[in-house]
Amino acid sequence: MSQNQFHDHDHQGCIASALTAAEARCAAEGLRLTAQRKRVLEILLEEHRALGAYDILARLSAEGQNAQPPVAYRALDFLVSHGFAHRIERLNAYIACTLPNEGAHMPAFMICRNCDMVAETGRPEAELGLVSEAKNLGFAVERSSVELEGLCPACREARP
Amino acid sequence: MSQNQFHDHDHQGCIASALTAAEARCAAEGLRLTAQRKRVLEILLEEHRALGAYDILARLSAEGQNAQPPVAYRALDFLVSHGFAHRIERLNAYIACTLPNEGAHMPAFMICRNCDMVAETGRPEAELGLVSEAKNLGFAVERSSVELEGLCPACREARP
DNA sequence: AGTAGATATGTTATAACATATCAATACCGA
DNA sequence: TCGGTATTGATATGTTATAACATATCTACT
Repeated sequence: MSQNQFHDHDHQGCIASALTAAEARCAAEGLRLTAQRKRVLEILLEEHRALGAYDILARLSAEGQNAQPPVAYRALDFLVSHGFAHRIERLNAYIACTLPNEGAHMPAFMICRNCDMVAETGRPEAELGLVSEAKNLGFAVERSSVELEGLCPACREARP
Repeated sequence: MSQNQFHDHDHQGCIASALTAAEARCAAEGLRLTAQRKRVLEILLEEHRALGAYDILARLSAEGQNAQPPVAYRALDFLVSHGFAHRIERLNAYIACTLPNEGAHMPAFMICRNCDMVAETGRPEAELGLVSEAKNLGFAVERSSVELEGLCPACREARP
């Protein structure tokens, strides 16, 4: 990986390309990226942090919409179930997928305990090791959640 | 691993040895395995499933204690922070450690979506892969949560 | 034994996260 | 345009977790 969320990047472009990719895939697969779903995805894309459902509701309300919990959870369910976003179990929060071109994948997340930044990474061989180990025990893996907590590069330098 | 929770085993012995191990380690390290903490650990040990804090409260209440939420959370915090139990993020629930002799470890869990059984396993090389990959990105891993969801052997056979 | 400091427990209230339910509306293919 | 399906609106409620403060218990030291 030559670039990731830990480093400076073209965030506007990063947002735009993720949105475009989502629109394209929805069109291709007959999914309906409705205004609400799109807006929630945009909100998630605005930061490389995980947002709680109620954070999203607060933003929607600030825009004049009187949004109740189901509004956020429905949009998030759609985004998560189609891979446009991921749920971070450790934080009970949600983040836009930053690898939308990889199709269905088993992501791993690095969560900074200091600044709350979340970075997504693929899992080349590690994934295979885990899944095959489970298989040896007779367990059929269908989904996985891999979350690493620690200090991101910036926070490591700030408080060494 | 020659034996694990997926298979028949001496569960009474499994409980007893885990309790003994916990008592021994607390004695050795000057930790206080108080009556409440011990009772919560026993409750967790009774099953190879994850129990929510409120499940534990219900059991304590059934025993006559009028237990309020902090009672369960404090005991669980103690058990988790010293490695006698683990938190299953995906389920917002807790399970006794089944590898108490391995000291501090980065466990992986297999969660059956059908029967809710949870099995813990070590992570030979997979763990190393993940941690070193994070390191390459400048991220210092301190804790990890690896949870695999799928079907356990028994449930695979029952509904093939 | 007496006391100070630390650790653990009791208790109330509330924050934070998530879903059930049902009615109303929008979309879309036949 | 009819009728089914998907989506949204709205209210209520369920579930998980912590804040805050008072009290009790343990430990070490005098």
